[in-house]
Amino acid sequence: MDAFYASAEQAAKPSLRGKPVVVGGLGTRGVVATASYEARRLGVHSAMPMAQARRLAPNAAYLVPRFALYRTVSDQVMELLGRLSPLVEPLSLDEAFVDLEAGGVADDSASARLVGEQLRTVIKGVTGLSGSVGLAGSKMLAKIASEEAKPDGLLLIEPGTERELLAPMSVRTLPGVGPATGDHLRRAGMTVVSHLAEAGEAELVRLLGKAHGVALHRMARGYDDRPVVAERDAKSVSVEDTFDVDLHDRVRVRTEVERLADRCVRRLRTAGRSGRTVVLKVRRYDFSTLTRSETLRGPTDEPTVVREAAARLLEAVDTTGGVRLLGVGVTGLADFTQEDLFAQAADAEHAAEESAAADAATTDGRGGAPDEASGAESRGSGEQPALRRWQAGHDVRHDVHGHGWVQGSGVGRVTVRFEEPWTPPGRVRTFLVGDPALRPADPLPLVREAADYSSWPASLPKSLSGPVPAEEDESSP
DNA sequence: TCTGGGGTCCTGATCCGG
DNA sequence: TCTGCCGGATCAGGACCC
Repeated sequence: MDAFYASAEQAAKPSLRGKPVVVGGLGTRGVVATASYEARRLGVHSAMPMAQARRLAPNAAYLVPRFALYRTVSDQVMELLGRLSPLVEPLSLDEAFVDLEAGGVADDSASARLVGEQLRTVIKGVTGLSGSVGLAGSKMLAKIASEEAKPDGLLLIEPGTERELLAPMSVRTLPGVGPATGDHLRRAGMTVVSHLAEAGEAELVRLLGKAHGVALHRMARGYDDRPVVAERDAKSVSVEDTFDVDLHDRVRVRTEVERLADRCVRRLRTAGRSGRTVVLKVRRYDFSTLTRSETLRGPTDEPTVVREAAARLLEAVDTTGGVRLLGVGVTGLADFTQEDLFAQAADAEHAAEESAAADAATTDGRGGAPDEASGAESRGSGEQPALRRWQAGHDVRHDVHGHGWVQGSGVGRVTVRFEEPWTPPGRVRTFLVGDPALRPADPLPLVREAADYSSWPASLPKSLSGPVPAEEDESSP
């Protein structure tokens, strides 16, 4: 999907279409998750500090991510992909590999291209959003093709043209080459893919180590035989928080670690897993990051056990100077737990304490919300709960004015724009934050009446000569 | 200027047992 | 009994991805 979060927000909010939109954490230490193409033209890009984005694009709309909405759209897209093949490998909410051959829907370039074009049409019809398709004989090349195809395009790499196509591209194009490896290679005089192919495997292994060197040399020559893997079990579960202001109080640090441990266990239990190794992560005031881990005798999903292990690990960490981020994670996952009678006894003992902690965790009024929803929440800033209810970009309903979204809030007031995905840009009104007529609302679907693609792609083999009938899309700008 | 959150994989050091 | 070697487990850190 193209600029996924930002595109979804533009589809949901007609007044933002064609305007720069930036989605990310809005706290003082937030970063950009996704920038719309309009914002990218102003120099805003993913992972950029929000403060820098605001300087570059002061007039852009700044919104908090709404994962519930993105997940709904993602599920729709993944369902469509599942119709093409049993082998679908999601990479994230907005990207996936599909093995078309395994699905029997394409066996040559022409049929693959047809499926790709139809898929783009169907995704647009069902979700209202545009997606790009990369078609090639391997995952690496398909990924490169889809990047080249963005936005709103399709690119097919013909078999036999791979090496020639890759040769002049930057080494950074290859998956696994980030800033550090890119620098490393540049210092060795290698800037484009052909340099890697010419350097030879031995030289790359010498520079980058065995695994990375071998893999990179193969990819530089266009070889990539990694299969599309449909189901992958998670190998770790973790949660972390960056604080608006560094933590100095040791007691507060300890409290936060326990809170994170509880959140981590909740995630673990929701996934029906347990874990054997507990990991504590601490980022200090100077951005230096360290991890400490402890492996238990058997896998656990007991809050007390994880909390106490994390607390023990914290004992060994020097936090003088301040703590910027804390995280707690569990690895060595299993589908079972070892009966730990001691832990159960201890748990019963601490039951009262635990429920008190749970109460404290709900004081922001959203304690029951999914964990990821709290990702962009600001912490330690002393923000009022009443303001947190009205986060920029979130949907609301007003008894008189109907459905809208929060444009901003502050000094006891909240500004709302009343519009829906299928209406023209709406009007703005301001209310007191405590106005009883105004309530949080669920996101609306992005298209009012999705075209009927329920039989797609059953007609595919017979329709090689004609595309799927396209419906008029009301929600397009 | 000032750097999120949730993951995966790899490497090297160290320890331990056979 | 001592020594060397080897492999597996554990731990910490780094790079990368979206």
